[in-house]
Amino acid sequence: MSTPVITRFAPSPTGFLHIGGARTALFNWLFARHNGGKMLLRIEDTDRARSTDEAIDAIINGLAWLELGADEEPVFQHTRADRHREAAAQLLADGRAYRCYCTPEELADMREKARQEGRPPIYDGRWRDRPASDAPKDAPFAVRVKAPREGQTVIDDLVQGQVTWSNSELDDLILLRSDGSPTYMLSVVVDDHDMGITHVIRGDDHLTNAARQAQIFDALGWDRPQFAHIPLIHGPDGAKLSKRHGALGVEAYRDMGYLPEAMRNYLVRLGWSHGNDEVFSTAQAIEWFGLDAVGRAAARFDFAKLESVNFEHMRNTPDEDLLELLIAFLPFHDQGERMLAKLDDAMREKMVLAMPGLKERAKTLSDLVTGAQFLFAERPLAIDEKAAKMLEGDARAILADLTTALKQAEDWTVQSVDETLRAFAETRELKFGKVAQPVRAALTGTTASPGIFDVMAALGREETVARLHDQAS
RNA sequence: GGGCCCUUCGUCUAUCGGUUAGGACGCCAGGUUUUCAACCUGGAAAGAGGGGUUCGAUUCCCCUAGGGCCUGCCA
Repeated sequence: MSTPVITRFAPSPTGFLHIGGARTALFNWLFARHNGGKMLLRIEDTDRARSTDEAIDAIINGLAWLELGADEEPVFQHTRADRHREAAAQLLADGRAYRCYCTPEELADMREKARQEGRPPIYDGRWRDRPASDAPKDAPFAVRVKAPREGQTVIDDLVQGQVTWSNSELDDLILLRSDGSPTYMLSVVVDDHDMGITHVIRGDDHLTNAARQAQIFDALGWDRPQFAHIPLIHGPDGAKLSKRHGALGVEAYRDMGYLPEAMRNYLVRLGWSHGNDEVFSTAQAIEWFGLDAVGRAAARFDFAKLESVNFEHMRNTPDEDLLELLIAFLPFHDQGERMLAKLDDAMREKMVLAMPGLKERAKTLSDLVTGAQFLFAERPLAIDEKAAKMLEGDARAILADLTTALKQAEDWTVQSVDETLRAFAETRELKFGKVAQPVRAALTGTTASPGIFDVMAALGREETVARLHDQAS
């Protein structure tokens, strides 16, 4: 038995859970599931000033909506500061770290000068080997790691392959700030070690950090985890994801009516593939997922494809289940409250009946809500202008006659209505469409709506006839 | 500026030296139809450019161009 896989998702709570973060979480979750391991959640809130409770809620709620919850309680990084300091103290005691008395101004000057002279703006290690006696009395100091100066640092990344840095390009990172607080670089290493993380799967914006963290792992004498740096998601224009395009919080996608399973499906296909498989279940994703099939190029976010994937998942969902999904979605929709109030058993039954017709015309749950409006509309229907126009003159007469015809129909089924309508159109030498248009408008109060027979079936005989009658008179 | 990463249809991608370079979304054109949708059929559409290596490169190597990330006492 090899060691169990433990992955982690480690966002910093400074904003919402964006789509890129969600995908990182998904990859971690899938990898853990595939290997029978666990995914942990660590909130990287060491920057106390920028971390907010709202952001923490957004992350946890976002993951919950996507059904990518962690397998254990979240770890809050700031609560572990003492442990981080302890690690730094040990490094100091071992001579693997040192006190640096440089002031921020001094460092800024150093960087500026280096830049002007065309050298890489890295710390020159001026306090690295100075004796303690040189230290100014009672001056604040930062603790820096003694990074190797010769040779190179090599990462065997599970996605990026072998990546090498010359150590001359990596400087002595600060572990502890002059106020004694641990930095991100130290905290990550200590936490990943203490949490037993075996695989660090994160965005490739952390690739360079991996080298520096590897040095800290080495200095501490700890085994490095396996690294896997996955490509970032870009906006439709190829530029970094910003608020302008796809960089919405996941709750925005929930509010637009996307199914969690469809989101997972779409997101995992961004940068990962399994042959020509496009639409698949989460169970299949777990079965198939592997880091070896993750690509290295950034992918662009494409709403059209997301919609298509969502459509496929809705279509594959049994009507009763889809209704439950729809009901769960209602609280996030404008019309939700109103619809929820009317949602009794009879209404549920109608909705299930209408679902086959509704779902093949809907790309999102939101479309489903729009399509289902006719079921909830108050009578008399307030019909829109286009529909009203259609009902002028002949249309009104057609409806009146049709209503009479339908009233007389013996056993009223979808099939018998079909026959009645068809016969009706034939008798008047009208194309079916000519008849269907006003009927549809009369039944739904709008021109943009689901198939006519689906509507009739959903409304039931009495109401259908009554609505047609309303509009005809 | 420096380091690192990336580059197949508009987009997501398949291909693990030999294919008419495949699929999906989108798009276009037909068809079916009982409106709209759905559905069916067909079509246009790609290896950034240049050098190598090789009998043979989309595939391996180098250069160029373009894009991205990092370069903080932020995470």
